[in-house]
Amino acid sequence: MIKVTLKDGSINEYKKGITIKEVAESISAGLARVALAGEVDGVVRDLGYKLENDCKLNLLTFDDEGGREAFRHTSSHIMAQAVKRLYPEAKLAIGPAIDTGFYYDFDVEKPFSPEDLEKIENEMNKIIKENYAIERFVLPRDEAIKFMEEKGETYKVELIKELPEDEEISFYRQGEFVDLCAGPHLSSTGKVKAFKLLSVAGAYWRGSEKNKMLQRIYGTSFPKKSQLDEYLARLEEAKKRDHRKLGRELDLFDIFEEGPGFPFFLPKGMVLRNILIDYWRQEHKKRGYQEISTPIILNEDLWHRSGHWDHYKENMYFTTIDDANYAIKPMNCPGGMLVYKRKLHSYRELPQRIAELGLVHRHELSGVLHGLMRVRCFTQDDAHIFMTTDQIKDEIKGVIELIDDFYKIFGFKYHVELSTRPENSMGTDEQWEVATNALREAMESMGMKYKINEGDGAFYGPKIDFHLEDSIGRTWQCGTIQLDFQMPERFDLTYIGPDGERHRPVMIHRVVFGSIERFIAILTEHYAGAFPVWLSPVQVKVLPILDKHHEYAKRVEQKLIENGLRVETDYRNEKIGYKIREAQLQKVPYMLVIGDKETENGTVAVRSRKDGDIGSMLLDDFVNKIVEEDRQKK
RNA sequence: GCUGGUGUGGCUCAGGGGCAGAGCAGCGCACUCGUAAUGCGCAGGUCGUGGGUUCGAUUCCCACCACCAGCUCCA
Repeated sequence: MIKVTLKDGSINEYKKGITIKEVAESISAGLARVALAGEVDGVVRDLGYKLENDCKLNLLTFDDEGGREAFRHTSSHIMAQAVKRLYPEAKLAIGPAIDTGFYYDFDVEKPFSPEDLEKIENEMNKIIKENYAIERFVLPRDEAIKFMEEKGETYKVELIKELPEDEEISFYRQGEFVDLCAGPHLSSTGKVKAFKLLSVAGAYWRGSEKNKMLQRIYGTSFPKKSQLDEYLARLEEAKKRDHRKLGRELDLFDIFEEGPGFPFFLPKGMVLRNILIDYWRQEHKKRGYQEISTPIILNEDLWHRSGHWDHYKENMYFTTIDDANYAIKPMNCPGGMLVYKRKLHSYRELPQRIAELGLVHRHELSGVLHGLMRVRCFTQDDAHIFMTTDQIKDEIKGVIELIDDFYKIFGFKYHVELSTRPENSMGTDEQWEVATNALREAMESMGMKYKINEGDGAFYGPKIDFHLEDSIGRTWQCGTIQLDFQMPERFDLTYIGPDGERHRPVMIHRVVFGSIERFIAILTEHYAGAFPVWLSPVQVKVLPILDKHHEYAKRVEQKLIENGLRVETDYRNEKIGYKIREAQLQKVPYMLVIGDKETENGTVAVRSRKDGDIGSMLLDDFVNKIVEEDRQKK
């Protein structure tokens, strides 16, 4: 007999060799029905896995990551089986579960078309209906290679050959289909109740553009049809929130063919942009930052000195002026260096926090451009902090607090990643270690959770990245804090210490919004275009019912303007329902309907974007209410 | 940059080798109206750009450009 400890801490005894599935059945039929896999002493296993020793067992359902993964992974195998039936010459690459579903990469002569997807879906339904048992088996390395070679699965052969020596090489069989796979999987194909294939895309073998491009099919799957429908509805909702669509509809910004990746901001978008910038300036002033502005074009020589020429040239634009070579800045730091170097600095002046809203240009590949999220020119809300070594930790903490304060205002969730030394970088290992540890210590002293992002630092130093979560659950890097020992060295920055000697300052590069453009895109999707009062380009729309109400409407408008509110009045000769509809579609937070009653009583009939008609109130009361909402950043 | 798809009035989209269509928006006129679309009329397009095939191309072919979905890369 063996002792099995369950999640709730209870210990049951079973005979040796009992399967996970049988344990689930012994607990309840309901649990056995929803169990998809089991976690045995921390390792996720198939339901058919035999328990041979005392262990901790955690039964996994679709609500657990491990359960979901098994479910989606099996879904991808079903898809691969269907593809092999329809296109026997297709070679299998890899087919993992991902957060939102699964994909499988195939090497095929002809790319899949949307009609092909339909055929594949139909075949998958057959496979699910046929309800094959899924069996695991293990082969020794040489047999495994031979097995896959015979099938002509060259990618699988390559994968097996690269597996570590001691790795068990497992396969899963369902009907006529066998795939190399670590598992775990569901016990049969019939368990996948609801799935949909979503898209086809090219994807490089092993993610390297040097390799052949394969055809990837994305799909998603759920135990219940209702869950699938819910997911698809969420995708639709995400489409509605797309900032590119909303940006045009709400006249915030636009991008033209004449300037791919170079966005134009329209009057309403500028209102939003300027509010963000005003707030940014105010908060930075409070925290001891000074602001500068450096040129967009600077002599190429500067970029040789900064290391950008060696490490960032591919992303830069160049130009010539009077036969001399110049570069368009992709970053603000070198300009900041020149400003620091103008004068000798005393240790008493440090830390120096120098901010710059700098417009940078970067040559991004045409295929990655995406509305305001990925552009070729954007405004970084940059700052460079020059400091002594013992000021590092406090300065980093200060920036972390600043970023947290900003994101909280907008109600964003975010997570933090620490990026370490990349391959093509400057400096010594020791410098990198000191810098990386400084960032780590600052975060740990604040009790922050973070993920390590190996090899993803800037070429001049490690960084802390802040990733905001948008409406679709995509994450976008916004804020970043980068610690840099290289630029001060390269530009021979110094300060005079208490000892009268020259010392080398350390530098932080940091942004809060990251890029104003991207931040506006994220805000737009986050609020689905319905910006809170303090950010709305138009806060109040005055809607007179008839032309005889225009005079009072004008007075209302004037009063709101006097109180610093952003207001528009619809004087057109249209029915009130029409005016409301339009204001509502423009997502104006408050509409004021002005008719006989209001004109007589000095009131306004308030309609909120969110709650509809909320009744009449005195004009003064309304003004106070909105001014207060604006002030509180609601 | 790579793979696939798309490109027709400001927007959303239909059409298709032989005079280019609709709805919304715009403009004009009428209606004076209380919480998401009043009615009638008018105007608006070299069918992304450049080549080619053809008696004739917006339609078929080629190249380029832009956009979309991914890949790779990133604020």
